[in-house]
Amino acid sequence: MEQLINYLLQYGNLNPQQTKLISHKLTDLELSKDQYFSEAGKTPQQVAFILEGILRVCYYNNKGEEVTKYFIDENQLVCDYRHFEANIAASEYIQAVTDCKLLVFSREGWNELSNTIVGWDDIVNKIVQNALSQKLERRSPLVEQDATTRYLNFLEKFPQIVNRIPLSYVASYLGITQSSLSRIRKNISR
Amino acid sequence: MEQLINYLLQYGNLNPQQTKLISHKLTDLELSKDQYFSEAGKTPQQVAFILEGILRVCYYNNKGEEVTKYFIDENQLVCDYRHFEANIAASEYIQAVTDCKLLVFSREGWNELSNTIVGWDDIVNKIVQNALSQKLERRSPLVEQDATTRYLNFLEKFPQIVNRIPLSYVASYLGITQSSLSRIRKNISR
DNA sequence: GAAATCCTTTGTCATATGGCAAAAAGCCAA
DNA sequence: TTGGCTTTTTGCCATATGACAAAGGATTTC
Repeated sequence: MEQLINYLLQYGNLNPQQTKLISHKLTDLELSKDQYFSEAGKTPQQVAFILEGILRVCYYNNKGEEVTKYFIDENQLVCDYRHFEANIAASEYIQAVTDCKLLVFSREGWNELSNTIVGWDDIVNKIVQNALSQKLERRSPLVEQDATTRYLNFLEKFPQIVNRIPLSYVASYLGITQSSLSRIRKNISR
Repeated sequence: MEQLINYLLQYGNLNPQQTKLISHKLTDLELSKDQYFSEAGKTPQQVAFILEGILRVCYYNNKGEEVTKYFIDENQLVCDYRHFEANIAASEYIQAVTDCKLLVFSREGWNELSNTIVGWDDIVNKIVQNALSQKLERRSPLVEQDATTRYLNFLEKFPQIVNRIPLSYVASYLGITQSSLSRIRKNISR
């Protein structure tokens, strides 16, 4: 709970009354590995904060391959916010990569906060824009780098993740095959 | 002028008085090919709307190669908004790829709109979030596709651009070398 | 603890792309 | 038109990555 409040306070001020209000809208949610937080074809109904665990956003490309678009780890909000806000069906999956402990807002609770807390929307906008910028900054360099560099950068950015998730997820995130990634790891360790 | 107003109206309502106010904050700006709209190391001071022409966002990677991150064409706002808003030096260049006609807001004018027009910030937030999402959707698939597919998709998305800009820009956008792109074009045309 | 399942590594070969350099084509200015 | 500049194409070769298949390892399940 405090983790979440601290996170929000990075983006704007909230007085104790407001933080209390926020915490009343929260419920706990545990996801076990491989469970979906939200699914393509369904309208997202929740916004979550990750207390523990790793999730990933993924989809199926037109060759039917599963592609990991990004990973989201502890102390971040997770939501397909564009589709949540528009109240329309998502096109991607959000899946637990490890067992997860989340705090979730329902759509109603979330809307009430928007209507009650002055400045809430500002905070949310900042968070959304920040998250999008960050994703862009992470994805963009992938295009121009060779596979080894991508993997090394991935290691730098997610040192705590790499040993907790299947190699295939990382490979599809990096845009290479699993066997290539395996060979790359072999070369690096040498 | 009307182009810009129509663009804004997609994101929220504005009454005639408000649109008049907006238009008073605008000045014309012409950029000739290769001129910079904003530069890395300098704090962005303007937000522009593209009436005519194409710009690109680019930077130099750690190998010193110039990388085109994306293209922006007619009827869109252009600004390194993150750095504009934070009022800090940018890390990327925004450059005219063709001669351009722009409408620009100064920082002061832009802020006044924010202080005068109720709902202006909402419109801006939507635009920013939309733009970021779109960029993400364009960049993301690049990672998992082969070079030919990337080029074909690029052609689909920017059919009007490809003949107006140097091949090398497109190549760096697609994350391939110029000679590879040249060969790919040869194969396709056959 | 054995069987089944999943994940990772490895082998072999084909192919796409990069690096470098030169030639060709296109463009502009005097 | 000529000469100089930029852009694009092409050639040659090295190399990284992909495709496919099989073998090892690891982990889960009963």
